[in-house]
Amino acid sequence: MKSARRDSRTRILDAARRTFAARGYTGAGVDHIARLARVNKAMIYYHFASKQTLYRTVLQELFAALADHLRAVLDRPDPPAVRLDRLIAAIAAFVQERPYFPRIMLREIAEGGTRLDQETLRLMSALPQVTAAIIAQGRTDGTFRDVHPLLTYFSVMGPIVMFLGSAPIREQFAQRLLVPGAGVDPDAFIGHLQEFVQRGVAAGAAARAASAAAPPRRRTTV
Amino acid sequence: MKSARRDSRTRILDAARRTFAARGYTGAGVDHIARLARVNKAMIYYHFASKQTLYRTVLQELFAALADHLRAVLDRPDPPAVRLDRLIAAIAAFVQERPYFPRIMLREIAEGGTRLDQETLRLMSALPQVTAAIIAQGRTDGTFRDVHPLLTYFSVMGPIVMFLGSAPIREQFAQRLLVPGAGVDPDAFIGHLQEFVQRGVAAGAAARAASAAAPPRRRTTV
DNA sequence: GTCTATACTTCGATAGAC
DNA sequence: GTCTATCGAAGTATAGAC
Repeated sequence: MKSARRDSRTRILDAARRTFAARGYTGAGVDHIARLARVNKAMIYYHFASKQTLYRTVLQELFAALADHLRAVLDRPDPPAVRLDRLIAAIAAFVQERPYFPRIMLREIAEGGTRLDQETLRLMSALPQVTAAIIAQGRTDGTFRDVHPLLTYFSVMGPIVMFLGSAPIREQFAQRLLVPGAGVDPDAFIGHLQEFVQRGVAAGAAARAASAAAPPRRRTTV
Repeated sequence: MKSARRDSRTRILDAARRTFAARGYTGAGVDHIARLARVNKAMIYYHFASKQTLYRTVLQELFAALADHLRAVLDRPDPPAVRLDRLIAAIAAFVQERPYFPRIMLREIAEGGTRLDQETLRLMSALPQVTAAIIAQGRTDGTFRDVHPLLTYFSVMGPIVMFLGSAPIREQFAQRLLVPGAGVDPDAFIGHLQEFVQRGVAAGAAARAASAAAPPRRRTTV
């Protein structure tokens, strides 16, 4: 049985998550991770076959935990609008316990999935799938309008990951450019997004702001 | 005067944009950029003082062009809802001519702005500023409800950058996991987002889907 | 402006003692 | 399980010929 104290493997994984989030895969040196974990560099290779294996372990644990967390939203017998609120709250809660998560996700998307193995890819797919299930339910019972499930997923996940992952750069703006934005309360953002998304998907006569002078909807290129 | 043919400096910048987008700052080797640009590695150091200078040049040119592009939206005397549609269309048009842009932006946000100089930071701030100006106009004339300008900015920019930047990883999902999503038309997404955002900001009685059984709005943690 | 050759550093990874 | 020492590859950058 493992010791009660956090063992070296746990500390390595913890340091790896933070370092990969802050510096990216190539930017994160094994030496740096070792120092942060307070272990010798060789210990990393004792526990993990390679840097790539370490990275994949980090990603799989992360996306497996998130998938579990989100599927719980579907366990309750709630109406779709409530589920949508809970989905957003669940993602936000997950991220607030793991501030490194959105930055890793942003990087993986930018990377194009070139470093992802099949299993990680599969775990990641739970996010759009859970979202799509909620959308489908809402369209069936008539509370949601005819929104595209995948496009709606990006309209929900995009703001969450971008806003919560941008905390460090917003800090830079605040410090070096005298622009506000660093002090915005994450909870205020979640409330905003819930309201924003509910209005975005709700069925009912558009009540579109520009209804009269509706502009050409595509590519006006200004 | 420079030759009519694209000179080496232009080819280097072009190769650098693509390589930084695909591999990130640390992952992008100067050798690789040189090969892609069909120039000798030393040529890069003839035109640019260092890899970092090259990177900053790429970012500044990019965000300066985008800032110009977006400020044009404010030049026309349009009502706020129209401007909002045009803003989304303008960003989308900009990105479709520069597919590398969203990936670079995702990476910089994840990076936390540690590599950004003051000038680049200033250029980047045009995005939330233009958005905020449109929101302010809509709140003044009563067509928009009481939305937070910065939070709304993230609700607009987040989906755009995430969706358009995720084209490569969606391709991975399609190929290796038999999940659809690669074939989604970018124009369909833009139309979706315009409608979604208009509904999100429009003034008027919420018409919220879950109006009756409105759930606790914060952190239900499932 | 362009190229070859190379100096210098950093980084991932391993051997082998304890 | 943990540490020291080190190898070999890759990466940034520069000197100097043409």
